[in-house]
Amino acid sequence: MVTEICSLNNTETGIIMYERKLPIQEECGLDLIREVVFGKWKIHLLYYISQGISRPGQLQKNIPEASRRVLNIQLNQLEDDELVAKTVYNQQPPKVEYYLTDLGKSIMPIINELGRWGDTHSGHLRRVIKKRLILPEA
Amino acid sequence: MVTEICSLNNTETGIIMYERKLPIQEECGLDLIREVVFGKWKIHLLYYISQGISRPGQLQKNIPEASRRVLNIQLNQLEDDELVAKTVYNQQPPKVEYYLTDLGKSIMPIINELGRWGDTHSGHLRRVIKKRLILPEA
DNA sequence: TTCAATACGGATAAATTTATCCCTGTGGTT
DNA sequence: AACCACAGGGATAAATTTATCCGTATTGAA
Repeated sequence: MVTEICSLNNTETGIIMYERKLPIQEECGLDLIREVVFGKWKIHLLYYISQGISRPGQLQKNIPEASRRVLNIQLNQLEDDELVAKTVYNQQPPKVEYYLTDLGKSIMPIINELGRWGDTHSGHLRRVIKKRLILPEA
Repeated sequence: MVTEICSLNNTETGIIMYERKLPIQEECGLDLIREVVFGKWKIHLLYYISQGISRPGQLQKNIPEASRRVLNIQLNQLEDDELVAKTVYNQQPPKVEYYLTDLGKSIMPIINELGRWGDTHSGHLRRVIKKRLILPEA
């Protein structure tokens, strides 16, 4: 639910605004959680980080369908939202390690349940997803 | 994760294909659940339906930020994925009632937890979401 | 010297998702 | 007759999200 900040709008106050057209919904808990975890790879990233896979390169190996660039963007968003944080080792070659914040840890039980639910119902879910691709005529 | 079927591609076999460019990920439970519940209003719809708010008009009153059209689309997707089903009363004016399928019911405990998590951390979440809009210069 | 490994991100294109506009139909009410 | 309520969806525009391409930088190894 977050795009990269690519267009900025400098105002006279020295404040830079993100140019978003539609308001972000933040009425209820469901709105809020959507904002921070409904990204294509976010729950995967949180899961792998919770499993101790902490370095960007390792994360990418575990999510080969996504490019490094995209993972970086989503990692930055998770960091902005304070679900994860990272340690940057000041060395060459660079070394970075992500870890869950307390807030990030607190959501893992639910993400794990989501994953289990998906696994439990994988037969059904794959079937309905297949139907999206090939439909009976009309 | 699903668009409306607006462009169809009729093949010689009489099969109609949805023209999707990128493959749908369905490796693990997290992929699968994302496909069926990561829509802007889906968890809200499931929640309200689980609360007995079953008619389209009532759902729209409870989610005024979304248009009826958009809710219809997402309801259709939830129906396609068999998380909800509906009863169409054959009368005038029309009356329709949605209800959760067994599969839909089985996911509600997790969605309720998501909502509670969002409520519990609403202060934090609103704060980080605000930061997306106004940033310190540079 | 050239290449691999490490990590990061600008610019832009592509794809998908969401929103808007407007129309269909029936029966009851004003 | 004109309008309301009900529910639904086609066509298309807009917005957002995701992907691709390519560039930065440093150290060590072949």
